[in-house]
Amino acid sequence: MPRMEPTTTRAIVDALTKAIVEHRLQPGSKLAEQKLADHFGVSRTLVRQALFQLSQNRLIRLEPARGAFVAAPAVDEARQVFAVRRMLEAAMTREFVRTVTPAKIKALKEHVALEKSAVAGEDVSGRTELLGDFHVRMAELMGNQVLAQMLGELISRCALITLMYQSSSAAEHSNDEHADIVKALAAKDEERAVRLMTDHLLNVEANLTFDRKVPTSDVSLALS
Amino acid sequence: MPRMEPTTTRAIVDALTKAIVEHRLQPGSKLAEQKLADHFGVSRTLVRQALFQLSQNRLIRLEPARGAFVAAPAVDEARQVFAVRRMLEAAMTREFVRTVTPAKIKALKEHVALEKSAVAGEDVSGRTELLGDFHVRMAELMGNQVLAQMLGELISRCALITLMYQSSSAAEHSNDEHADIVKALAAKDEERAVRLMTDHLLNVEANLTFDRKVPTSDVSLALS
DNA sequence: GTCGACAAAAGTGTATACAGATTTGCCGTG
DNA sequence: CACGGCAAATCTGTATACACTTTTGTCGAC
Repeated sequence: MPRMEPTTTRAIVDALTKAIVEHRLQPGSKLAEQKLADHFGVSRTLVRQALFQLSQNRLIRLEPARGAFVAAPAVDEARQVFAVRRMLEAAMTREFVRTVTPAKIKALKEHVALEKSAVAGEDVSGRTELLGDFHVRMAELMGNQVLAQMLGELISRCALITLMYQSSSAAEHSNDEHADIVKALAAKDEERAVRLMTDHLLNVEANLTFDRKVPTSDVSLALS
Repeated sequence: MPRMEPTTTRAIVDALTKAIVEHRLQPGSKLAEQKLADHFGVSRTLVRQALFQLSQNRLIRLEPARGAFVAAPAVDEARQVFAVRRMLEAAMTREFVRTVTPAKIKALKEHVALEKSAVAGEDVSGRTELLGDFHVRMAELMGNQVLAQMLGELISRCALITLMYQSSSAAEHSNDEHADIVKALAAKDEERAVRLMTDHLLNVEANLTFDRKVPTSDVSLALS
């Protein structure tokens, strides 16, 4: 894939993110700067910037004088992320009910419809992204950009795990639960909405199985 | 200050962070790469890395082809940060009560004692840091590193504002409120602890006044 | 006297070069 | 045959060089 018009650092970050999140790059793989530079047809400078950015997103680990390696989020870390999400999103849901408007409900319904068609399709990566975006969308609709960004970080932080271990049926289930949450929000049923959201997050976490292994390893191959 | 043994990028980040947070660098100031490179006695490469890192921490804004500028967090943004903190910390406090142990209470009490002596002193920067660390400490004691890191980000994100506009008396007040919160935690009074925490955060936010101006501007001078 | 265009200066974006550390492969030794 | 050490190759960390963009300053036209 040596063809990239926006040859900016962002393009490299996106390409690597996609490759990591889709597990074309196995956790633990080394990402050598020169190899990546050759692959993308740019200098190591841009690759280094991209790697640094990815390390901030916790998608890779940067070991001093050793190099960059695809991260393998520990099970504990994933559980901690979900614990934080439950705290944050329960409170968010509560606030949402108080400031709900027909327009916001409409926006959420449209998003759920988008999800529905994506869940039916084959694009696993896109599907997971949309399912995550539901939560970010809620934060945005509340007008709190900080909350939205923070949730986005949390969600992408274990996108790796979610994407790897979430079955197609689990995705459908998530979509259904989103629809139920929107209904409760529309009815301004605060307690029910909060409970549904909490249960939803517990379900997503429970449906993850943390004990598989995958093949693949060659960098250039995985990115091609 | 051209003397730095650990001439790593981290040292530059820390120096700039301190300068920004202590308002020796005025919001809006331009941070030219070559000037900083000369000042620290390193190449632009390291300065660029540091600036990128600072932009991720929202302490500076990075405008394409224009340069780096000290951020001036909007009032709205500060309010959003506090809204998120209230969501997160109310839930955290609730969880804390459920898993409280004498050792954890002891650790918090020791921290509050540290604060007390700092509040009496002159080091405004150190004082604010300790007051913020109380909340991070709680997260750490719960064993949730992700939560701790996230809170740390939120707190440092408006350290700028907090530090600038928090009076000495407000700092004392915060210290007292921390002590009260610890008491409620020790008594396992969940509702009271949560309420105290929420009120505390509302107080901190309310005591900030968002409408002053400060002098200073020269980069090299501010860093010297 | 003000406005606009053009040229010089300054600054960022990217590539390349070089030094030091780490890894790899080989060979000799036990 | 396994192990340990040494040397070559590889790779990261930092500095420097160059192209292109933005800014600034000046000069001429209205």
